[in-house]
Amino acid sequence: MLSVFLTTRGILVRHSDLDAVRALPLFCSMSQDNFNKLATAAVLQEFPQHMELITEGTLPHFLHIVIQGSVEMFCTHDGHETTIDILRPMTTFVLAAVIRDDIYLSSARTLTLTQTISIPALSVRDAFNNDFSFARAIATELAERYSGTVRSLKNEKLRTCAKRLANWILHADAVQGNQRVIVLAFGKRTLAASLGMTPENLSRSLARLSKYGVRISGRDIVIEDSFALERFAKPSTLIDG
Amino acid sequence: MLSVFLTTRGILVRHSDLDAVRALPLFCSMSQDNFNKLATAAVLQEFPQHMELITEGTLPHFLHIVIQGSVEMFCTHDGHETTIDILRPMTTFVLAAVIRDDIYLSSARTLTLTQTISIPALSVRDAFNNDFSFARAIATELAERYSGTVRSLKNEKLRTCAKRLANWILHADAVQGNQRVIVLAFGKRTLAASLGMTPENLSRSLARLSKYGVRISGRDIVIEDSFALERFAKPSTLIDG
DNA sequence: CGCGAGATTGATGGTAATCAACGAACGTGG
DNA sequence: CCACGTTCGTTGATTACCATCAATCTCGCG
Repeated sequence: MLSVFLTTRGILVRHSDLDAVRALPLFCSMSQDNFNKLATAAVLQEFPQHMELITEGTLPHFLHIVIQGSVEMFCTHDGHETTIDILRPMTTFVLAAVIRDDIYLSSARTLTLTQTISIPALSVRDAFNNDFSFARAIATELAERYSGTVRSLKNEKLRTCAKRLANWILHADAVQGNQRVIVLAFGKRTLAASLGMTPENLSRSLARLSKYGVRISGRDIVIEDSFALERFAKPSTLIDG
Repeated sequence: MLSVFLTTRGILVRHSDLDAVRALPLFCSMSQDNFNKLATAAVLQEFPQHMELITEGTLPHFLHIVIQGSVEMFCTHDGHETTIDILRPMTTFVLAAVIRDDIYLSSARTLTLTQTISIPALSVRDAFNNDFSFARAIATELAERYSGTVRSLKNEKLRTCAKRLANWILHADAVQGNQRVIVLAFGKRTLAASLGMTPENLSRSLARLSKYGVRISGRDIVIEDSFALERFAKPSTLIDG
């Protein structure tokens, strides 16, 4: 599927995008020479909504960077599906699989119209083996990712649905500037998946949070009493970062 | 607590242990010079059973390697505790925290009498910044760890207690050489924790697995019908590795 | 205006945690 | 070697949490 898009939609990367990629922690410290090698091999791709980009169990041919839109990492097993992460610009994905040169452990699909930059895995591994700064940046990035996954694991194992939701609301509010109004960037269906619950349960959990000053106003979530919500949520830097 | 042991129990590392460490993927490719620097700063420590080695939320001063015994990584939050991983020789731990130079996300305690080698975090980061091969080895190790954590997350979110147990039995049997008899290396209490369930539930889950040819014989778990067990467990290389 | 996807609400069942009690195994000291 | 006590494991009863199924509701869009 990817190769189709490579030939039909793959285009040269815009300079503005390239600058943004260059500024990422993963790429900012490597030599200009080595970055140029990656850049010339990179392609910009645009995907429609709800398109599967990669499939778990297959081998990685590219390192991807989300430039625009959003990408959902998910896994399926025995008739069940679960969301691992939702990625927004500017983040890389499948770096671990590229470095290990081993199969993907999760699939990826677009949630919206999405643009990515894809760098051939061979080029990435080549740079990894020849650019000291890049190797260090990759290690640092993977350490961050590892921490993030451990946090997710703790979030799953130590909190109930309602608490995960409460903490997600607090975190989303902080990211959006403590306006006490959260505007959803995607549907509640997707939010439910990313919080590890069913849409039905998200509805019920939101209803339960009204006891702690959470009101739903159309597409918005309003925090009326952040102290009450925090007392219930019990946010922790050791889980929420 | 650690510093007490450093002064009272910390001793020079034996050459045989050092050779074993040198042979690990993480250390085998670095220069002899840089390895020697780490080795001279390293200390061998012995800890009694059930001793907390590190506490979540504190900063890492050492990279640790389990030489003998076993170490449980666990997390606590809001009155609950969960086990993240159980480490046996020869594995390193808290590498991500050392590289990030940020707080531990989980605590560690010994399950048995345990020996570790501890390398000062400063020395590790120094080598990370000066030894290209070591930087690459760290990236590779972190990629492995990342994958392991994603697998754990999938195991938690996509399987019930009984299925996790069934797959654990199959995996443990494979590790011990397909004898169809698993001898527990630790108590069922700890096994329950590492499978993310209560001891009560482990008992009940084991009982339920008798339908699939799993028998308990004293301290051993016997697989009488591995086909039936596999049909129930549905093992997957995308989760179990 | 009416359709259809997404969201909510209700009813029900399954899974696992919790609480409580009992039984088995082990180590210790007599 | 036995008696005892402590810990660990099992079993039972109950409750909390969440998934599932089904029905209704809402809203955007043709």
